[in-house]
Amino acid sequence: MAEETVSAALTLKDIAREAGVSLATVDRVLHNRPGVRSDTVRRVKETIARNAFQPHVAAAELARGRARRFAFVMPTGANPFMQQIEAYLGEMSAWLAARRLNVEMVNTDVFDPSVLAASLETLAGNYDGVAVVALDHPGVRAAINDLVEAGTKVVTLVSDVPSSRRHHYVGIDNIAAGRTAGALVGRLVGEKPGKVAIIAGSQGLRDHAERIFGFNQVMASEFSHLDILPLLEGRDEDDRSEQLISRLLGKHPDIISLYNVGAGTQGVAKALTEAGREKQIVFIAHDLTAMTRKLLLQGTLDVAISQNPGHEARAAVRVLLSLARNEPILSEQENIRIDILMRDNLP
Amino acid sequence: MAEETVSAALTLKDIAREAGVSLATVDRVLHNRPGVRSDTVRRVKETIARNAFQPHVAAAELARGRARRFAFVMPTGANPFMQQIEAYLGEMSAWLAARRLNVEMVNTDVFDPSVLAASLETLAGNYDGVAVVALDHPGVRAAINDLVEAGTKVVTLVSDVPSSRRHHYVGIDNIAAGRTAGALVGRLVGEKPGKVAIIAGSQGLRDHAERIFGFNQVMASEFSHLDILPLLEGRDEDDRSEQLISRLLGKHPDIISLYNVGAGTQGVAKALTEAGREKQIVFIAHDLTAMTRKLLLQGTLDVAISQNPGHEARAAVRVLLSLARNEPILSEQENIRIDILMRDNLP
DNA sequence: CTCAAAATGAGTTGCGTACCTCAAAAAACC
DNA sequence: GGTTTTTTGAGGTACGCAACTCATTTTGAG
Repeated sequence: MAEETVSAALTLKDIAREAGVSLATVDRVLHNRPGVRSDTVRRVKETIARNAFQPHVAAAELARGRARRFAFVMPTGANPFMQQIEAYLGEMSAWLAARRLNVEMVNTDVFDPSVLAASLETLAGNYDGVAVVALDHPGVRAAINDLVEAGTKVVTLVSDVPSSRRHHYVGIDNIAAGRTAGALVGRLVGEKPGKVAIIAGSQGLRDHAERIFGFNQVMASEFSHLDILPLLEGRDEDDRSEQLISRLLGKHPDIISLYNVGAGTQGVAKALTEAGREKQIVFIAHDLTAMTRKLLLQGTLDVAISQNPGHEARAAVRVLLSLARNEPILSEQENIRIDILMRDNLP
Repeated sequence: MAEETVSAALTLKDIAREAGVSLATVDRVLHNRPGVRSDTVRRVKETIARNAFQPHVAAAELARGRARRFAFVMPTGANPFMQQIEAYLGEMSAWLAARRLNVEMVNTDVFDPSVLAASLETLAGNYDGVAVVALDHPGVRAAINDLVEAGTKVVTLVSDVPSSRRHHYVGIDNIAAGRTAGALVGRLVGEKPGKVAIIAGSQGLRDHAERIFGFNQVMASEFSHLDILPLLEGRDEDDRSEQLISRLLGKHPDIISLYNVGAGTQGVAKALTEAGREKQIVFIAHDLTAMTRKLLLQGTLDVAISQNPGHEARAAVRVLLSLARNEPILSEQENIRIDILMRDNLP
């Protein structure tokens, strides 16, 4: 009934004996230390592979001595999504402490490339790994590459710098997120024609631009009977978003759907309800917060498209740890999904 | 800039010194061993709490010596969802090996309560933890309770036995999944009236019954203009499902939506396309497989509601491990979400 | 063949905990 | 008071590996 036999856990000593070398040599090979002839390296590696040997992580961790230090470079200010990520890191504190991992927050103005780059430079040499909410800019790219060069493991978080040499990106594909929003708008309004409003924080933000791109892509190719209104920019602020949407609703009585690309959802919702049109208009926004949750339950918001902040926090830590240990990454586990949240599948 | 100072990793020796006792006594307290006066226990525990001391997991794991053994009791046969869970466990093998964890598959006819109960009984004493796809039946419940009594950690997987003393359930809320399906049907068909067909494997399966319950709940309360046809039972078989749906489509030209609660989605899709009505009918089914993925991309299937099998596999292992180590469980991490998958947010 | 350089062996120490034994001290009992 | 029982201390060993030293062997260059 039970398959797989219990494999007799091999140790480094067994590998050394079988390869006909000493423990010291196996250790040199395992850690890419110099002073071993290439054919000896090959022989040891073959023995390791043949036996599917894995060093015991607990023993390795214990023998290291010093604790690992990770830094999380996050935006200053009151961005709720970022605050949620920080909160989930806080919830992990016992988990981290039991593994002797030190995670430190470094709050910076990530929207100023030179400030962010300078901030990254100061971390060099002091940390085993860095997770950074990165702005895609040449200066930032260079700073990331410098960190990588210095042996620090680097993970971009939420926002990527694909052209850099960062080891991993933890976040969603924002073009796909925009496409998902478009498909939902198209499917939920049905066949009736009408106008669709779209508001973002700024087109200059990479994630917003990508979402808009994906959204327009789907609307053009599949729901061409819908009339997309010119993009509004609400700077992710509630007040400004509310004013813009209020004015727009007054001008166009035939708006049937509304897509908010960034933050400011509370303002948009307020404009909708004050116009008394929250039930007729299909409203789609991003992220799950206490506020969007309430709006979903009320029915004002129809769908929230979100990425799971807890998952991102934990994935970033796990990926940094795996990188530091030279362990393989469980890619399916660390891949962040685009969540479609409606009233009935709220977590 | 950097917050949190690097805490000077305490050890058991530090706790012993501060509490004014020996290492042996701290060890006795930590492992609930007898032979310590109650006020000494209190004093030691207070010292541990005051310093927020956490034993170093790596050291603890190394000192244990023997490896942990977990058993996964899964259904025999070709259920694709279960096969995916097994596949993801296979992908973890390096991760498991590096931690000296032995995970063994035990395939059983989980639908026969006595067979399942007998199977569970044989595991007693041989495993540190058991994950089981459980049928909710008194005999099974008793077998689970016996295991718990014997000190084995027990996690129910995919299907729960809430009345048992299992330590944890890894899976989704199927009533909520059914409600989600209902809401999607209602929202996607729009305002036009029509008939809605629903087919399940069997009403006797707890998860199917729960989904049907949730589905009907939403349809009755929110989309009462839709006419729900009597439930069909396809026994999760493609051929039978295809025949039933073909006949139904012939009889009712005004079906506008179709919900498949269980397996057999391929058969249902075939009936739809052969009737040439795959574009008009909103089709919602469960689980993401190679086949449902194809149907989503084709547009035959509009939404797949799924639970992530990889997540369930990993969550079950992590929960068993945390239980075995007497570590807290990161509940937000182990909570399985109800995924709404459309063409544009396929992982 | 000689000598320097490179490669390897052999060994040690320490990481923090679990688990064990045995002796000593303290407490509880009569 | 003495005796038994309970509690505590002291210490050791082992777990598997990292990281290091130093001696020895092998290799290659001249």
